[in-house]
Amino acid sequence: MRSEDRRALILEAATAVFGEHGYHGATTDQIARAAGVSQPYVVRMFGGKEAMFLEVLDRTLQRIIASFDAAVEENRASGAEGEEALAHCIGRNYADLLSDRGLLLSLMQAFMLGADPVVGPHARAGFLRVYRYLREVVGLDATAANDFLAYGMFLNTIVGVRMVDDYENDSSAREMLDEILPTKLELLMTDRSSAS
Amino acid sequence: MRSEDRRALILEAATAVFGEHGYHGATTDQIARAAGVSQPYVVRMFGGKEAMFLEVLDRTLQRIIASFDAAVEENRASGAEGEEALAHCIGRNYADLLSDRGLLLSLMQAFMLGADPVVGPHARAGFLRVYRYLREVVGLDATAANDFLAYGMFLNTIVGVRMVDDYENDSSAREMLDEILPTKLELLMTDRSSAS
DNA sequence: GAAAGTGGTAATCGGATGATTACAAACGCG
DNA sequence: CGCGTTTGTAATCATCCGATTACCACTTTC
Repeated sequence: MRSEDRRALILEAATAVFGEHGYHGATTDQIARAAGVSQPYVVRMFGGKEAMFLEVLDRTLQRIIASFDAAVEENRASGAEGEEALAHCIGRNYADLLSDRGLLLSLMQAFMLGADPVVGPHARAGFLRVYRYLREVVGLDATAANDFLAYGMFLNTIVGVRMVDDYENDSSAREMLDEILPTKLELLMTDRSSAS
Repeated sequence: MRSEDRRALILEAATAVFGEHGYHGATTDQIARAAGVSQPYVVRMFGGKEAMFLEVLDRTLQRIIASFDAAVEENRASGAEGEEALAHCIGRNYADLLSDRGLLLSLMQAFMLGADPVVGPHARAGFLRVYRYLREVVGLDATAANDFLAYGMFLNTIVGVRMVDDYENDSSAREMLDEILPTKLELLMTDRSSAS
């Protein structure tokens, strides 16, 4: 297989593993196993665990921005008016990203590493990149942008804590999830277990 | 010193260290050093790193609920009416918790460990405990409770990513922080650096 | 004032893990 | 074919870290 394709496979696997276990909790061996290659290979290909995590972060942000771009285009084509409709359209696409195993979780894990001297600045830059997109491209004001981000961080946290695991057995969890994601629940109910 | 007091000291140190580096990123030695004791001592006192983290999680939730209780009392004494005023009062007290080094961050770190077979269920239970408090004690409806939690998760994330580190140099970061925390910024500007 | 309990530490162990080295198999190409 | 380059792996290393053991100092109790 071409190295380029392997790289994409490994990045995808790394996104899932980092999302599940966090940066420190994930091992290069888990990632390698998930990608179907040997552990030394992933280390050599990316130059180290840290560099690999930064690439995962970059790729995640690119995907999010791309998803936002698609939503902007979709909204424009549908002829809707106003920033609010656009924000909701972007929110729906964001929720779709939840089904991309680990994508938003690895991002969230990065956000919690602000104290790291290398990851921290990258994570902040990524966060601000999204914020500026909402402000400048989408045209939201500061309040609306923060509301949007707050909802996004809430979703990420709900996924991170695996609240869906309690959907069946806990009425509060059910109420909360039904309220948050009335139409998107099936995205989270897909098998998120294991891949130990 | 009495073992009971040592325990409290260590839990406080552990909260800060876990908050900064995450569960896997934090080492028992860092915690011991921060508490001024030896590494074997903290391990023996709590029975292991995992058990210690669970105690940190419990203590954090107790503090949050206590802060909410205080806000409810304060709001009742001030004679204000309506759930909205109460929610804002609680929000202010929640923001005050941000100055408790690592308190909300260690909670957030726990929330990102939903995949962990031991920590995950505890984290979910804690999250739902807060949710039920908002619903049953404060009297918010499901939508208002979620809005409140969303804002809280947003604050936690902003602190986790150390957005204040960019306050001076990045106009977007400044705009965002000024919008989110118009009166509470000084809480975050206190020295959150190092304690490597 | 010994014996028993309490509050600690130094030394060390064993496993996990990121990284390195050395090597092998396939492929492109003159 | 022959040879270099690419794509990979097996084996191993070195370090970190959680846990264990063994021990020490002090206090309480009888």
